[in-house]
Amino acid sequence: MSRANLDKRKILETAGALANESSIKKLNLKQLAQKLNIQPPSLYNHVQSLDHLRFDLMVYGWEQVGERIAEALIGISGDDAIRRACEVFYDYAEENPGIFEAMAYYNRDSKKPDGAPDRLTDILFRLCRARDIAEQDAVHILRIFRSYIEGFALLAHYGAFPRDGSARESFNFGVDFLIAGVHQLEEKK
Amino acid sequence: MSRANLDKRKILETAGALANESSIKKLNLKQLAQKLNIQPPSLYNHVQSLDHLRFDLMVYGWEQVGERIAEALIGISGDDAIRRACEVFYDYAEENPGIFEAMAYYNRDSKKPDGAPDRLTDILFRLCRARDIAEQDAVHILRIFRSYIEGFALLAHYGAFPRDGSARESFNFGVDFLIAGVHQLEEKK
DNA sequence: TGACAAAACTAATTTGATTAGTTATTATAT
DNA sequence: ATATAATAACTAATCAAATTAGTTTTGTCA
Repeated sequence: MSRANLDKRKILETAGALANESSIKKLNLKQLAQKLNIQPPSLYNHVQSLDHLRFDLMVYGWEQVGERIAEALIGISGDDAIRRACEVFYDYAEENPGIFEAMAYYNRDSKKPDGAPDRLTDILFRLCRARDIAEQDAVHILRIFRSYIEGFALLAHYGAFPRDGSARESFNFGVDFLIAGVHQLEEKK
Repeated sequence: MSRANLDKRKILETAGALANESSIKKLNLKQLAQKLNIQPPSLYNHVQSLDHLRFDLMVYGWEQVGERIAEALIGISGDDAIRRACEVFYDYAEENPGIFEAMAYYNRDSKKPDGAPDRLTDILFRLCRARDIAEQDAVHILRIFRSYIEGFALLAHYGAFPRDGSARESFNFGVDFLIAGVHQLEEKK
């Protein structure tokens, strides 16, 4: 029999890889078990259900993105920080299409484990506070940024834009758009 | 036996209603057949597969939205037209969460039937052309608007924002943001 | 009215998730 | 070291749902 020495991490990594190779909806336990060299039912020692696994993958994705952004922002501030954060998110979505799908599809109202609240949100919030923006406006801005970024990544993922690099240009263009809006709010004060 | 007098339309309407009641991923042939008073296998006289049905529902949704927007824009122009178009889309997504999910999840690169290209895109494009915006910039703007609108609707759908009406405020706020950006582009010329 | 196509049916197959029940492995505590 | 408990694997069985096969009914139209 010989144990496979699995932990949640390894399972999520493997499931994530599988999801990235095909898609979140094609992710299945048979394949996953195969990749891990165990039988499908054995997965239930680690995972509640397939659906729950997809959910876990969503949480995992947000954690990863949060880490990457936090790391990328060291030593950067102001507009550059916003640009960089957006860029890192976009890169992550592009590199991990399956995980990104999970992030886009699964309810985020259902709370994530306490350790990892929405780090991305948190970071963007701080960037707003570092400026002179009313709390109320910051909430709006945050929602707008998140919507734009995730929406763009989703459309790009599903091939709504040509894959000739012009999409990336549009994306940055839009980020600057929004940043300009942020500046306008500052001036208003 | 007695025929049920079904057509694609009726099936899509019923499937759409079911999807709206639960979600696109919970949509299933058993329930659908039940609602239509036929046996599940009989559905295959009208539909290629469950997955294809979801895809059809996506196309159906875009058609509906296109119609509604076209209708809503009669006699309106300029910024108001943009605002109205965005509003109508948002309303549709809110009223038809299941169909909207299909619209958000399914590949749009796979072409839609010739009769109904992306009408929404088409309309927004014309709104740009009515202004003095370079073709190239219009492409960017379009992508940005689409990303924002769909992204926002998606996040709202999954409960990322509180349901107290403030989300709607944020949405409109963002639309004005983007419209301001459009104006900036005009001035640049 | 008779034949053909469409649309329904029932029965069977397939696939994949999940559950039940069992056994081997590892860790822990005497 | 060894007994015991917990964990993680296994096989076999169940269940649900989509799909396929093969048949019958119904409506249309020559």
